Amino acid sequence: MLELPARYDSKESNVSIGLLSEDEIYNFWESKGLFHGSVAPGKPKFVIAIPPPNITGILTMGHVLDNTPQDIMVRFARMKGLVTAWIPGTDHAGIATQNVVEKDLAKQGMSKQQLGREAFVEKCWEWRGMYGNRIIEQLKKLGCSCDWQRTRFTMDSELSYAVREAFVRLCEEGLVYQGEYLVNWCPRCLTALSDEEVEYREITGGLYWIKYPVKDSSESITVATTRPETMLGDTAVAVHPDDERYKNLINKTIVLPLTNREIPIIADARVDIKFGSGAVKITPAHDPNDFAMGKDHKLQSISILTKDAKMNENAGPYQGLDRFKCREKVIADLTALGLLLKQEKYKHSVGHCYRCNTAIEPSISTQWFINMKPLAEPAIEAVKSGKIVFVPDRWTKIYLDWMENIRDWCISRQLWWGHRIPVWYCRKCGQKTITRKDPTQCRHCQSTDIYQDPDVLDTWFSSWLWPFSTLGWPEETPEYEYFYPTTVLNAGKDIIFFWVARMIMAGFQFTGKAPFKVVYFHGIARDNQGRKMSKSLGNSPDPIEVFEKYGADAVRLGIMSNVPLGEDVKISDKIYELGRNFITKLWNSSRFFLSNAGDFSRITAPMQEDKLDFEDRWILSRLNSTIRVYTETLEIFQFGEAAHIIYDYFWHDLCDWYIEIVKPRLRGERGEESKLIALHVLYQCLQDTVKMLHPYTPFVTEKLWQVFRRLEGEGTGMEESIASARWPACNARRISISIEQEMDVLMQGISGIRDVRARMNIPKNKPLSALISADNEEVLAKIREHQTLLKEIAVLDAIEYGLNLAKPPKSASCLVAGYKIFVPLGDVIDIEKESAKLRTQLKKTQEQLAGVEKKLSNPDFAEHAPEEIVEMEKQRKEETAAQIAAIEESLKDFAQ
RNA sequence: GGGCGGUUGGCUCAGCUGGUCAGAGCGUCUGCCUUACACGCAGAAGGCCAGAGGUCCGAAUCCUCUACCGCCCA
Repeated sequence: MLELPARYDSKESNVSIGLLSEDEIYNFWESKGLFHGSVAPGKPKFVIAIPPPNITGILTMGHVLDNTPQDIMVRFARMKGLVTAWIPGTDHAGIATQNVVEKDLAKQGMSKQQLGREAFVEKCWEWRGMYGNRIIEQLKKLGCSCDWQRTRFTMDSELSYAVREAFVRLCEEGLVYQGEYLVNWCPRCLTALSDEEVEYREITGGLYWIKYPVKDSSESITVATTRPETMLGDTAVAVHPDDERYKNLINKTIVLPLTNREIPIIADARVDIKFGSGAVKITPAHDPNDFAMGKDHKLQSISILTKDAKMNENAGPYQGLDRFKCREKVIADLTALGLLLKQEKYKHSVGHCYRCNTAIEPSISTQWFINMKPLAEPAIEAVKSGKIVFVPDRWTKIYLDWMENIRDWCISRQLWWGHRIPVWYCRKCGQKTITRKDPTQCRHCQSTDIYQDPDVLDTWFSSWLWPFSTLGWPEETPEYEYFYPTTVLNAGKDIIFFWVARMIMAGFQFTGKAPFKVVYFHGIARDNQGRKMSKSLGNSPDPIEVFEKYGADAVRLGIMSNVPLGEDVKISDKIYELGRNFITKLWNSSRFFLSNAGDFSRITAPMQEDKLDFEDRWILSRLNSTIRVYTETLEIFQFGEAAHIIYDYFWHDLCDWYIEIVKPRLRGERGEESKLIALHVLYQCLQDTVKMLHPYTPFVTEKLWQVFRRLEGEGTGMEESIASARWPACNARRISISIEQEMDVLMQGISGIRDVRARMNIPKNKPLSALISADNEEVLAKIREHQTLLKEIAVLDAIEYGLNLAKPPKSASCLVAGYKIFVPLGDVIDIEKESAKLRTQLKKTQEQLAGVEKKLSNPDFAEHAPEEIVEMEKQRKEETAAQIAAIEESLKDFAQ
C-alpha cells in the first residue's frame, strides 16, 4: 500500500514512490513533448497566440491572471482531443528595453550616443540574450503548457521579415504617409508616441488669467490658460464669433507681453465661451486644438521647446529653462508687470508617457502614419456580424466606438532598438525608396548616395501581426495553413485598442481573415484595497515567492475561482489559501482512497450495474451532472463559475457525503463485494475529479495521476500523463433527478438530527433513537429503505416509523420537508433552547404563510399567473400550514 | 461632456432569459484532535438585495430617475 504524506507539498520530491515536485513535473511534461501541437490538416485544433510579454518583464500577478485562463483553455482543449498550440513568445518593447539598457550604460558612465547606434543595438541584443527569457521561464513555474518549440520573438528574422512585408504592402496600397504633424512627444524617451501610448491623468494645476494688451489702444483682452509658458509661442488669440464681449476686438492686434510679438485676435466657433474668460491663446506648435485652429486660420507655428522640453531660441530670454521652471518665471514676470489678473486652482487631465510617466509635450515633427479608416472597415464588420465574438460582449461596443472614430496611427519612433523603417532617402533626387530588400541605390535616379530613415517602427506594429507572423506569414508555411486563423485571443481589457483592435485589422488587411474567433477579456489584478497592482506602487507580490509558499496550483485555483467574468480581481493571501485548502482536501481524499484501495486490479474491472447501492447511484448521478455542467461552463469561459461547480461537487457531495456514507462499507461491514463496489465508485469519482481539475491545478493532478497509474500498473490504458488524458464524458444515463431528490430528503433529516445534538450538547457518537412520522406510507417507505444509511450517518440506534405519530414528551423535533423526526431526550433536553428554536421557526414559517396567502387571495394572481405557478403556491400553502401545525404541536409539549 | 461597469449578510463575490433566489467562500459564534484532511469535521447566527418611482398578478432580477464608487473615451 502506498502511504502519502498528510499534506500536499508542491515542492516535495520523492522519486522512489513516484512523487515529483512542481518543477520536476514540468520537466516531465516537456521531456515528453506533450505541449507540442503538430500540423495535422483536417484535424480539429485549438490555437492561442500568447499576448507576448515584453523582454524586460518579470512575472507579475497580472501575468498570472493573464496566462492562467489561457492554460485552462489549452489544457481543456488538449484533453478533449484537439490538436493544441499555444504559441508563446516575447516582444522587443522598443522604449522599455532601450530605457533599461541605457540605464545599465549610465551605471558605467556611458551614453548610447557615445556608443553609437550599431554598438547600442548590439548591447540590446546582449541584454535580451541574458534577460529576455526570464518571463518565459517563469511561465513554466506557473505551469503554462505552451508549445515551446514555437516560441517566437518579434525581432526574430522571420518576424522582422513579416514586419517589413507588412510595411511595404501598406505603402504600396497608399495607406502609409509621412508628414509634419503635432504628435505626442515624450521629452524623456525622446520619441513620438501614438495616441494610445499616452495616459491621461487628472492633475491639479493652475488656471492663469493673463491680460494681453491690444495694440495702440487702452483696451486689453484676458486669456485663461493652464500653460502660461507657452504664451511665448502664441500666434493668435481666439474668441467665439458670437461672444458679445469680444466682438469689437476681432481682427485687432495684440502685443504679446514678455516678447512684444504682435498677434491677431481671431474668431473661431470652436472656442468655448464658458471656459475661463472666453478668450483663448493659440499656440499651434504645442497644443492639439490650437494646431487644428492654426491650420485653418493659416497661423504661424512657433515652437518654443527643444526635444527634451527646455525653452529654445524662440523663447528669447527664457532660452535654456526647463518648461516647468519657465512657467514659474513667466508667472513671476507677468505678476511683476501687473498682467497676471487671477490664478486659481484648476483640475485638468494631462497626458503622460505610458512607459516613463513623463508629461507628454505635444510637438510638431515629421513622422510616419498609417491611414486607419480603410483598415477599420472589415474589422468593424467582423465584430458586428459576429465573425469575431467578444467575451464578455460589452466590449463590443467599446471596440466599435473606437473603431468608428479611429484616428491615424503614428508608427515611427525615434529609437534605435526595433525594426528600422525600410525607407531610404536619396540625397541626389530627394526621392524615397521603399523596398522589401535593402536597396543599394535610389530606385528613382539610381544614385547610390542614399541613407535609411533613422527611425524604427512602433513595437505594436510588429505585435499586431503576431497571430500570423508567428506562424510564418507571409510565407504560406504548413503551420500558417493549418493553425491560422487561431481560435481564441486572451487579452487584458487594458489592451483592447493597443492590440486586440489592431490585430483584427491586421488580420483582415494582410491575411484576409479574422485572426481569431473569440476574444476573451479578463480584468486587472488589484490588491485587497482595490488598487491596481503595479511595480511603482510596490503592491504586487512576486508570484514566484507566492508559488513557493502556496504552490502554483493553489495560486491558480484561488485566483480563478475569484475571477468575476471580465472584471478585476482583488488578490490577497485569502484566495491562495482557498486554493491551498482545496488542494489539500483533494490530496487527502486520494490518500484516504489509497489507504483503502488495496489491490487496484480488483477495482478497475467494469462496474457491476446491479450491485450499486443507493449512495453509489447518487454520487454517480452527481458526478455526471457535474461533468456535464462543468464542461459546458468551461466552454463559455466562465472560469470562476466552473471552479465553484467542481468545488461544490468534490467537497460537498463527494467528501462530505459520499465518503462519509461509504466508510462503514470500506471497513468491510457490509462484506467484501460491497466494499469493492464502493471503492470502484470512489475511484471513478476521484479520477474524473482529478481530470476535471487538471486545467486549473495541473501539478497536483499530475502527481495523483502518476500515483494512480503506478498502482493500476501497465496495460490499463491510462495515458502517460494526465495532460493528454481523455476528458471525462458525461454518462447521461447515470443522471437521476429522483435519486438526487431522494438523497436530499435524507440529508435534510440527518442535518436536522445533527442540529438537535448541537443544540442539546449531545456528543456525536452517542446513539440516539428517533421517531419518524409522515402523513403517508410512501414517504415512510422511502425513508425506511435507507434506514441503515440514516442510522449510520446520524448515529441512531433505533428508529420507529409511523403515520402521524404523536410527539413523545421531552423530545426534540426536526421538521423536514415532508416528514418529522422526533428525538426523545428525557432529562437531557433543554426545554428553553428547544422552544426558543421552535418559536423562531414558527415565526418564520408564519411569515411565509402570510406571504403565500396574500398571493393566493389576490384574484389577479389566479387569473394571470400560469397554472403551474398557482398550483405550486397552493401546495406551498398547504405545506407551510402543516409545518406550522407541527411546530405548534411540538411547542405545546413545552407549554407548562 | 460622452460611454461602460458596479452598489446583495463584517469582507470578496454568485444569482439578474421576473415566480422556493436570498446563495457561496472567508470571517464570526458553539461543539469536536470522530483512525483522509484542524489547510479539518458538525452545527449556528447574520442581508430584504444603494435610494426613489414605474411596469407587472408578481422584481434583487425589466424600465426611469437619483446618489455614491471605479474605469474608458473626449
